[in-house]
Amino acid sequence: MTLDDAAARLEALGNPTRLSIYRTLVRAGEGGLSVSALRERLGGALSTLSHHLQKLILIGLVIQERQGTTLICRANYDQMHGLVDYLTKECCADETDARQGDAA
Amino acid sequence: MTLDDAAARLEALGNPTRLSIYRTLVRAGEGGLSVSALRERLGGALSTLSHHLQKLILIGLVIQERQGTTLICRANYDQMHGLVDYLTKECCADETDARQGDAA
DNA sequence: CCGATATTCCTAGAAATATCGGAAGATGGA
DNA sequence: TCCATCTTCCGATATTTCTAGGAATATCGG
Repeated sequence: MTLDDAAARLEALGNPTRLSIYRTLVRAGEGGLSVSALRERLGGALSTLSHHLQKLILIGLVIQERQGTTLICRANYDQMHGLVDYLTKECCADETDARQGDAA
Repeated sequence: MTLDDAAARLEALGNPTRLSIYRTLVRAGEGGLSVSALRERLGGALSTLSHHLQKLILIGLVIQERQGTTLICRANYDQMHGLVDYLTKECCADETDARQGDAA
């Protein structure tokens, strides 16, 4: 993962509304949630929710799956783990371990 | 840590320039870096760098310490660990463990 | 095909952000 | 005190983002 990728994920999660969406999705777990179910829990306009969802989907933090008329949204745990890994290993590694980078 | 706090940290780190600043600071480790040393490594205008630094400092991700004429900037590891903890425990906990929240 | 429901797309305005050049403030040395 | 150095603050502009209402699209049941 590049620095720009990490920044994009961070930025996507950096908006309170989107972080709420993501957290709600994570907690819903297994079955995921439809867009309207999400709105029932979070409030706000549907178009706004969709807009944020698109951002999360584009980046890969959220996955959508069609189920009849409704689209089920699910959190993509792998992406989050990748991000956390980047933060803890590549970026925030102890300086002793980070010498392979640009520490020059 | 509240959701808004986490979002604020995430947003601060979500800008590529700021993530670079933070990463450079982390890798500098021990001694930290002065603002001008930071600019030598990252380029760009000094005022822009200062602006981003202020954001990072305000949130607590970066700490400044006076050393004679120069101000040394250091990464605040604790804040980052706190953020990672939030992401992995409070936010991205498995649904089985997250029932104390708003899972209703 | 038609109607109903679910979701996204288009459009738009207000607000925030990123970036910069140059001036101003702070600190230390002669 | 005066100068040199380091850093932040001021003012400005272009870009992006957030929010939302309403139209358009997709899918299903009859």
